[in-house]
Amino acid sequence: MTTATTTRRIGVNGVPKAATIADVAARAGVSVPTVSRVLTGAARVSPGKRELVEQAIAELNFRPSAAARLLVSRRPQVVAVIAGDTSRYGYAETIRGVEEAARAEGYTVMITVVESPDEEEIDRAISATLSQPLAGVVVLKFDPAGVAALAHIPRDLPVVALSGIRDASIPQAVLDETRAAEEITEYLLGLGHETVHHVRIPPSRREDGRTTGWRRALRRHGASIPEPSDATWEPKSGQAIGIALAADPTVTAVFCGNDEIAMGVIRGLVDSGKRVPDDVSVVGFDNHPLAELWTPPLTTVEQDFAGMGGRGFRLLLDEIEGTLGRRYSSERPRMIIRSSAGPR
Amino acid sequence: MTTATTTRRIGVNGVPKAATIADVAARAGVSVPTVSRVLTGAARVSPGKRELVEQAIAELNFRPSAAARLLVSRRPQVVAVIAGDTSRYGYAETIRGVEEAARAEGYTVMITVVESPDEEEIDRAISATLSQPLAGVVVLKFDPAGVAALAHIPRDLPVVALSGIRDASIPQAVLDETRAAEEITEYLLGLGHETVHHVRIPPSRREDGRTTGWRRALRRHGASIPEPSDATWEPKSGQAIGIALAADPTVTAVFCGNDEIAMGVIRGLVDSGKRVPDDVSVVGFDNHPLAELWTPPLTTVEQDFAGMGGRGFRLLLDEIEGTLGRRYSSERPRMIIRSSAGPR
DNA sequence: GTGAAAGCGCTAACAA
DNA sequence: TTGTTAGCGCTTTCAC
Repeated sequence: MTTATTTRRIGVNGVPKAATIADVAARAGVSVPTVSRVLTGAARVSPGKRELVEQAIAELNFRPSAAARLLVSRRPQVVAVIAGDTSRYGYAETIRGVEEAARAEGYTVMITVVESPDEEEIDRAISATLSQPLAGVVVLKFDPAGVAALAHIPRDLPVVALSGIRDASIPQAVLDETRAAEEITEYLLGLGHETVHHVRIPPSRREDGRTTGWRRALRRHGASIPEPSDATWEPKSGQAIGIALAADPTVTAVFCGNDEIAMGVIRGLVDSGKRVPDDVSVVGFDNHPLAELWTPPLTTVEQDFAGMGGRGFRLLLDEIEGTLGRRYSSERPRMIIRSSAGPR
Repeated sequence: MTTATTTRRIGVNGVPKAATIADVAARAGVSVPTVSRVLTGAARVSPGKRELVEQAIAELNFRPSAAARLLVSRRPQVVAVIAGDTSRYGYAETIRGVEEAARAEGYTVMITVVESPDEEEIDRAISATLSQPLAGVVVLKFDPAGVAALAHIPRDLPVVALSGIRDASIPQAVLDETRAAEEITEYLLGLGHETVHHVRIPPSRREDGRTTGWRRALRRHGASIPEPSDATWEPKSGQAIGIALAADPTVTAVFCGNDEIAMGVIRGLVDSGKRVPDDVSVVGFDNHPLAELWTPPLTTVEQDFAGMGGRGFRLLLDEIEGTLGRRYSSERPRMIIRSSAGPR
């Protein structure tokens, strides 16, 4: 009879070795499969033995080996999210939405950031992730890196893309930015502005939906189409653009690629002596949490990034489980009128 | 002799079954370990066989089973990050720092959010993560949920905590907020303000370092210690507090728990007809990316969250690899003087 | 209800 | 350099 001490198994180099299911079985005086049964609840075990097993588990501080389980049951409960960034508002919220939906279904989320669309860089970043046991992958294709990453996912792994514009044939959750950009541009035109200038954020491909929608609205209304300015992701880059825009008297309305850039643009405009919206109207995109607190409060387009993340995960889950489901989910962002835009 | 067609193995229910190392070996006409050798590069293989193996791998579209590898080589390359939130500035940046450092070392990051300090909630959130093969865990203990989560990590798993104040005996990377809060409060006092009011963000425990530092500075200077106001994480909650503060004529300087709250407070103050900094000085904490673009540009304390994340990961890596290293890393945030605070 | 035996897909040890 | 033999720690038949 073994004594009831909680001696740990000692590994080769003195490192305590984790208890295995066999140790538990031995201590409880039952067979290995019986321990497995109480662990998984797959089959019934008599109350007496169950009790013994549970006690042994507690005494040995036993935790089943995830790797062994995975090998035999082959149902990874992890999805990888591949993104070009994690901390910017849109990305962070999207990831939050994926994580929340995943957690609700018992899945865990793995994050991989691909910083550049460079092939080698992508390979390095992604291979570490793809060598994990994965149930599926969510790709945020808001930028070139994300788009490029998509091509590197093995075709036998369930995948879903999240973006602002529909394109490929893979399952996708989108936030229809094109329509929304069209709407807000038309709103500005309706206010009496002859045309609307545009400051774009780094596009994911040749042209983003935000820019396309803006262009489309101007064209439909027969307005002239000014050359867009290019901002980086840094809000500060908007400031320099605002200063430049202030020097151009034809600028009376500006549609910015996102709220943070709009804030920078307003700062630059105001620094140059312009009043917003009296002299120049400025609108943003995304409805950043600080948009309503800005001076003046920003007219913008609300984007439910977290919602898109959740829809994306659910699409992925359908693929993983082989459920017949929709392979596409789109939502139309809605305009929020505050006071950074006014009549000409 | 087998034909060179790329027939897929068919599983029980018609689902294509992934190729195994044995399939590759058979197709290449070599033994299983030889395939393993070219896969891992652990031992030399003759160019001829290597070529055959590589060809077979390509033809079969073979990817090694992560689960099997994990089981036998027992070196998980994944660290879990447990956080109370993922999208707020400080959290998002910290996670970004962990991810970046991890990626550089070939590790992948898993995210788990614990929304409340409720025991059951934590258990559910965490157990999915802990049942994965993990090399270690990084806990962000910026809030009660994070603090509570720490208690649920098995003691045999390497852990590191990230926070704004030193406490426990586990390895920890911190941003010394107490000292920084003291410094910025003193700065305000030095400007001639009789005392400094304080708006705090939800604390991780009884009292945060930011509040402690503020209190300490006031005490040392013999200033009266006003009752702090409590904000939520929402910037907008600062607005209501700003309005309340505007009604109190003794308020001439306000130290806010973070920049987003400071922005809300300023908005509320301005809405109530106060000028910042002429009537009331307001300072924040964190140096949020929008702080310098705010009206007026915010005086604040720069916190290198990403840096802390990186330091934390490296501490964890030392534990994982059993390297003798420091178990504690602290950094002093530095004050950034802009124009939201001025003389009394 | 329970145990014996088989096997998941890979790497590590050992011979040859 | 290469193949044979053993496992890794679990779950899953299949008898009893």
